[in-house]
Amino acid sequence: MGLEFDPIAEAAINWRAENWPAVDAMTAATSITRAHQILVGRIDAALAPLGLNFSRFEVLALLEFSREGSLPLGKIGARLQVHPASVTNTVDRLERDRLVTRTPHPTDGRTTLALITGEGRQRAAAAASALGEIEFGVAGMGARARRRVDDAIRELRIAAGDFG
Amino acid sequence: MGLEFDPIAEAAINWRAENWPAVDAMTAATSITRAHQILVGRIDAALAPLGLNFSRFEVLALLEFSREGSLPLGKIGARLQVHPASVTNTVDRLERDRLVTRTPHPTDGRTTLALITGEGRQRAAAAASALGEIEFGVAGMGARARRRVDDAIRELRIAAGDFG
DNA sequence: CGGAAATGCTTTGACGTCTAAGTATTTATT
DNA sequence: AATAAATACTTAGACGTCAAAGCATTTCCG
Repeated sequence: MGLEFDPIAEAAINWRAENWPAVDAMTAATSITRAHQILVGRIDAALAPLGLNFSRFEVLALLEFSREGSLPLGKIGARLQVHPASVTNTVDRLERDRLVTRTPHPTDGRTTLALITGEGRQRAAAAASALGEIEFGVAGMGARARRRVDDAIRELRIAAGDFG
Repeated sequence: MGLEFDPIAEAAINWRAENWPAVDAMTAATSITRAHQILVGRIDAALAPLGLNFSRFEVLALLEFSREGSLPLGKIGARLQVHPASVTNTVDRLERDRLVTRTPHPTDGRTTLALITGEGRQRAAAAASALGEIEFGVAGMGARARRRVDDAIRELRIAAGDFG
């Protein structure tokens, strides 16, 4: 199944041997890339029986948390940091499965609201439970490691202008 | 540009309010997902002028580090943890740009080798330099944070069976 | 030795994401 | 009030990834 050595540590050694720059940055970037890969695999596997993936679940959760159970598509994209076209696509699929419906904004004709349905709320709760059982894919990371990842990445998110 | 609050911290609050499980796991998973998003954006932007993306660069780097400048496609996939079909696709594009060529394996008729060309080596070096300049997208994370991310994610990678 | 199983790669199809362009509506400007 | 600019979403097209099926070659075993 796996390799006998750490492929990222191996890459760092090769990197140094070629005198290529920013070895520590490379390992951090590669680690995060691989972590994401592992997480997506585990999370999508857990959500597949529910007809969801992580993107669709994130939209449902956001709507579930909203006061009215609805949000403008643009606001969803801003929160989840995804492109408007991706939001359109995701909401299309959620709507096809009757987990949300599109409704017009009461005062702004340009805006479309995504409104979560009753079935959508049930599905969101089931998905949250399923994700809880697999610890959102981070099983194997201790509590301390999780906090450190959060803290370290917060630096990156602020530098990237996510908030603050 | 960004929001005024930390969207992940906000999600944690909402999560708790709904009594949804595994809040700390959720924040870790969401942080990693967002970090990956930031990295890919920065890295692909830095590599685009060179006609590369991160996947293609990773293949070139692997070949550059190899003893003979060539590797079986299957071995590339195992190292980079990507699907065989993705390796085929990536090597197709590298070959179209004359950065690698496919050659038959000397003894095993099933196996195809990807061999890096002279131009491929030059391009890899240029890309490594470009990535060094942007610190592989992790600019904003301090040295300590990078080490902590590496260490924390190593736990995850071992748990996922990557190596060891 | 010879057929079954395993291995290595490619092809096809589905899905997700992004960019760029297009349409509709609202806001700003003069 | 009329036009220009900005905003919100959708559509079309390109690319990347994966799963599943297909094809060729090699290895395993009775």
